[in-house]
Amino acid sequence: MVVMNQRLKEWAPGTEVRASSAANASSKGAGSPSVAERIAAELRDEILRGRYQAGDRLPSERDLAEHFGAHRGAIREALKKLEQLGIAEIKPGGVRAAPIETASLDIVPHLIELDPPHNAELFGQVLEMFGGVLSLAARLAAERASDAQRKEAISILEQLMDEKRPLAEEEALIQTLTQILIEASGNMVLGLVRNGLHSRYFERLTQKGTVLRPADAERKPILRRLIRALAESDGPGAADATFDINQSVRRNTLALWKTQHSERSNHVKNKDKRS
Amino acid sequence: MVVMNQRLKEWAPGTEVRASSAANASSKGAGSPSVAERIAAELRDEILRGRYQAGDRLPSERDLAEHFGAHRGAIREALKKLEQLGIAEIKPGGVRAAPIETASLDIVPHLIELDPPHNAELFGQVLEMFGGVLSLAARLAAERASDAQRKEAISILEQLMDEKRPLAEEEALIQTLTQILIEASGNMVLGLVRNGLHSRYFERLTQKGTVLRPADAERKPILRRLIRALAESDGPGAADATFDINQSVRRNTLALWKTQHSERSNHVKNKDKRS
DNA sequence: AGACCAATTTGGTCAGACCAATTTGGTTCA
DNA sequence: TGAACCAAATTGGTCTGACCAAATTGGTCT
Repeated sequence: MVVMNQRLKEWAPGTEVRASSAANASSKGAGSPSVAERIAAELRDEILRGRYQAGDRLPSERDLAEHFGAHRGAIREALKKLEQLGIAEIKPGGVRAAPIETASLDIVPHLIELDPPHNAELFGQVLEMFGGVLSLAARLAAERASDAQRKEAISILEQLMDEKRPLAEEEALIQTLTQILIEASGNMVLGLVRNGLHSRYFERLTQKGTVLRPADAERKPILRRLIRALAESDGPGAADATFDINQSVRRNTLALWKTQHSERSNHVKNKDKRS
Repeated sequence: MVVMNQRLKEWAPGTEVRASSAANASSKGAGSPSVAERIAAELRDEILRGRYQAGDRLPSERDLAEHFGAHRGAIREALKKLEQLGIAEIKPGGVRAAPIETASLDIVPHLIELDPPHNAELFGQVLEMFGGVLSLAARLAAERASDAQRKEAISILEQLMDEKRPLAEEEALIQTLTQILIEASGNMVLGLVRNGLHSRYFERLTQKGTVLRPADAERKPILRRLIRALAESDGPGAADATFDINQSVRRNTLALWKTQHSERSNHVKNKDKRS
């Protein structure tokens, strides 16, 4: 039947693979994204944008190939990527969109970059989760860290108490600190989760001025709490302190983020998405 | 040069794709795993087993194709999967193994199934992380849950205080509870992380008798703490209570797990599994 | 209606080939 | 001796075209 062609015609968000697109190249640093990657990015955004509800059938690989002007093999790789992202279920009989609930953590940055109105909230959720991870790391680290690790962590914390420092440098210090805490926690899974949250996209986002730092006012006392907890192997104390720190960081960062993104949200100059 | 062939010859863990293997089919429920999936599983295990250290070059796609007796396309899909898992970096010039630190959370179950001696510890780490996630969820839920959610969560907790109940049913209750807490937390990322930790592999593992439950002795008082915290919107209290619960669960589960896996670690039979 | 069967569609895989970027190894030059 | 350099071999990325098995679909028979 031609019902599928019908659908194809009514489809057409971007015919023939374009070289535009702002963010893709999944995990690779630079280099021009391959055809498959661009197609994957486009389809991913389509799904995340809600074009295909959970359970909906995507066009067949052959139709997609024709639509994008690419070989089925490339389409196949793209779909494979979507499947890994957990937003598409591909099996004999057809490819279907999957519910967001079953998706991978990796979709979050894409989601954020997609829908400015919801940006702030989702970003805040990531920071919240991040805080939870760090809090747990701090708790475990306080209980299990070696003397050397404890010493190093405290040293960094003391450096951080100095407010006059280049942001980039501060960012690096925090980075190191979290790494030490996670290492000291002796929990590899913790590190993996942290990696999942701290994707390359977020590096780009945060290092663009939106540094993760607590408000200057509450800075010293709150950091001192962590230092004490670490020094005294006070797990719950370290967890509490870290949680509070991250709460402060989150509020601070979110405020910054919002001001940064409220300016340029006047005209959404996308092709035409009046969904 | 033939140096590559040399390496290929010295390689040979399993020539020609076999149909054995105990655990694969990544995210799909059942169905015979495809060729690409089997190859991916084999290569994945090779990497996780340490055959290829971080930075090491894997054989070229062509060599792999010849080795596995499969088409390069299939190899390609397999490698793509490894890349998504974060254990291989594939780029023009060659495929290389990636450090475990940059891997995805999805490798954890595979790692556990791979190396019995280290099973317990890693499994414990997962439970620990899981506890952290739930603790955060409980905290946020206590602060943000709607009346209905609060009520439902408490209801389930009260049911859980009854010790005489089929394990499967109890498992289901816990499942529901965590879902409610996460929903009530209003943090989608939290749910995604939880999904990442609670893979299908773990379902299989836990539902085989290794149920996640606290020791009977500490059961009631600890659960009561959570109920109170939830009722009073006491975030930190809920976090603490949940953390303690999970600590108990972890100890309990880990003990069970160890006894279960110490028995059958005499002969590791691959081919036939008489469940 | 409902069970049932056959044609079509769809994903899975294979075969063979070309291109561009990277590696690699030898060569030239300082 | 070593650093810069260039060309050939290697490798991933993609394409054309095709076949198979499983799933879907649609019509038929009861």
